[in-house]
Amino acid sequence: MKTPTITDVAQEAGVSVSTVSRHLRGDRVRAAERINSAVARLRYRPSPAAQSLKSGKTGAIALVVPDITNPFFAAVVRGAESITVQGGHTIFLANTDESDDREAEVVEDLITRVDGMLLAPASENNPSPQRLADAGVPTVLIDREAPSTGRFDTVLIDNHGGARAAVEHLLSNGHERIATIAGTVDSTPGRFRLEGYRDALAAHSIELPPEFVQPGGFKEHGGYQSMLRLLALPDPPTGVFVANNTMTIGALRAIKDIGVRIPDDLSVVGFDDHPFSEILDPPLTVIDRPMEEQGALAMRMLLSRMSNDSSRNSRRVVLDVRLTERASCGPPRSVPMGARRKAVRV
Amino acid sequence: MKTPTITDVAQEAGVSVSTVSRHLRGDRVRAAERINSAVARLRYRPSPAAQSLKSGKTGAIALVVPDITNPFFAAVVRGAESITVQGGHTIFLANTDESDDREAEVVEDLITRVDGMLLAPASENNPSPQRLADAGVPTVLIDREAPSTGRFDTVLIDNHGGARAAVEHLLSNGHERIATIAGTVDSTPGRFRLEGYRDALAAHSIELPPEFVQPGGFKEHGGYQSMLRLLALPDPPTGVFVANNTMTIGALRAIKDIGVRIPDDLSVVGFDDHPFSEILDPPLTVIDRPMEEQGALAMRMLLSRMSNDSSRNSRRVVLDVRLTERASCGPPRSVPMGARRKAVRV
DNA sequence: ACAATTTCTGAAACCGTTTTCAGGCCGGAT
DNA sequence: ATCCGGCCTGAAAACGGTTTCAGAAATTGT
Repeated sequence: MKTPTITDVAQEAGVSVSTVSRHLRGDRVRAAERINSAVARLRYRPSPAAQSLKSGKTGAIALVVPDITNPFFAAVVRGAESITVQGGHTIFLANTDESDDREAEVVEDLITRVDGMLLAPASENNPSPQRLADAGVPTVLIDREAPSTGRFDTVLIDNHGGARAAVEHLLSNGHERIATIAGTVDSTPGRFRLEGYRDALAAHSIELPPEFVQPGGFKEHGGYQSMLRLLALPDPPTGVFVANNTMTIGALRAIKDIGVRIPDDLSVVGFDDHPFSEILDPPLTVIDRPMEEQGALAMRMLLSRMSNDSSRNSRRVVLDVRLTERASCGPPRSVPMGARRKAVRV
Repeated sequence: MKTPTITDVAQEAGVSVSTVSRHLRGDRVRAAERINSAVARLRYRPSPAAQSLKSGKTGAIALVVPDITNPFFAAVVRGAESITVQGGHTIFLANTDESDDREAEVVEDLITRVDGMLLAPASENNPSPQRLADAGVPTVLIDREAPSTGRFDTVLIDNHGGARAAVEHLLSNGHERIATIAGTVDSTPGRFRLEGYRDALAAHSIELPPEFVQPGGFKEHGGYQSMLRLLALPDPPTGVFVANNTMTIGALRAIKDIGVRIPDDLSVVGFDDHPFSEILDPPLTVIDRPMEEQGALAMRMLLSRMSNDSSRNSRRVVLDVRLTERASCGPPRSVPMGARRKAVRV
């Protein structure tokens, strides 16, 4: 019942441990056959602990995400995992619940256990990337940037362009009163999506009251509250750009609760697609991005960083997003706000 | 830049390595203060590799799921992770893509790297649990049973009862022509949900043609195809129980594509809730279960199994599910099938 | 057949911890 | 003062591999 060691194999095959070790690592060895059969008979598997003690390599990669429950990060995990399969690395997964403190703990713990790390930092002013750099752990950042930007490999998406495309789409439908439900501003996606929104509006010289950007905190509840506030405005928006998937759920729930109709009363564009988007009524127009690809690419970059000269310049790649148009946007209602509110069915 | 070892700390503190080791593990030691400050100054962290080589424990737990992209498993991961935080274990996550072969590989690899495993087997006739038992790795099975049932700790939900409740609900709305889109029958949920469906019908002495159970394979595409086939039947069902969340998405897409109305033309009950269920039109009635709790409980059971006498009897716990009623079920249309099809709006 | 290579081998050192073991030092009892 | 037991301590031996080293065996060339 005890796990067999290399010594057992050596004995069984009648050679020294060194020979067994060499054979296992690929050297030519005379007793190859005998060793193979001994390995099979004993079901021997080298101890990763011993191997990594000697080699300094752990054979593991950490993947740290803020919320595994968010379909985006689930997809990232899947993408990253799909690459790892061939590479012979195993993945440590950790969840930080969007907390900087928790992330620090987790990173501190993982730092000694892995050869490299894929990290989606909870916020932008977050010390973990620096800590990883100090510890000499190859790292690639996913979807979020680090304070000392440019020093890390990073795989982002075009948040700014996506947000901009979303509001351009609303604009092209004739909307001018366009609001946004924004994410947390100390995260990369939150910051750039908000900027994209602002720049698109500025490009068309549209000025809007400050209540038109509502902080939704990237959470469903925040999306719900924000949408409620938006719809309660004396002169509410005719179009809304919601900056992520979970807030969109909340926002749609609010819309449904109040009885506003999409797109008749209000046009909506979300960020990040989801299988459900298509079966909503009406189907939701969203900014879509290659999620699994983002995870896979990050993993590839990490693997390359780990094997090649690790001092080469850091790469920052930005993946394209695209608008997938469905049916949640239409022309704005011409009726003024107050009237519209009353016209609404319950 | 090199990682400090216990020897460095010992030197820095002017004591022997043994003393440092003892202090770190909690023994009373005279030089406690000096050691602490040396540890802090050097930022020393013990090498997990060395520790596990010596102790035989790895401090890691594997969590193997068929599809991390499925919100249910994402929730399980989250639940399991939340427990682990205090326990000082780290989680290895692996995805098997519902493949027995991939699962075997993954398990084989992880077996040497972990102290225990949480496993949701891809199918019921799958050797991994047995392999884990042979290797003496404490294991708890999640959501799926193993061939040699009774020998493993398992945390299931009441699949049978849930399915039964779903069709009872349909029955109580007056439906008799109730179909199901079933999952893979060689998985525990697939098997029991199908049985629950059958038993509910049998209890009411209702006999239905075999086409009323459609194999959906638990995948979205399967759900789509199955629903298409159901609706193309000369005498189609008036109510459908869809056996999981992803198939439900496909099924609803098919319904939408064809232009059938819910619940007027067809009543639907899904299995597993989702934030989106509430904002569908109409909101979806589903069988709901405590997903995170299932993961958390499994982790607690594993931890206890790992610390307590590991030879105690195995536990098999079944969590309750409940029907959360929304608006996707109503009375059946009295109009016969052919007529109904034509009446449908496009 | 012999020397010069080349290929293969086992012993031993090492990776960073924990743990056993045999003392060393201390206070208290004699 | 001397001896005893109780704490603490450092040296050394593991844990299971890989790698260096030196030498043995096999191969080559003459």
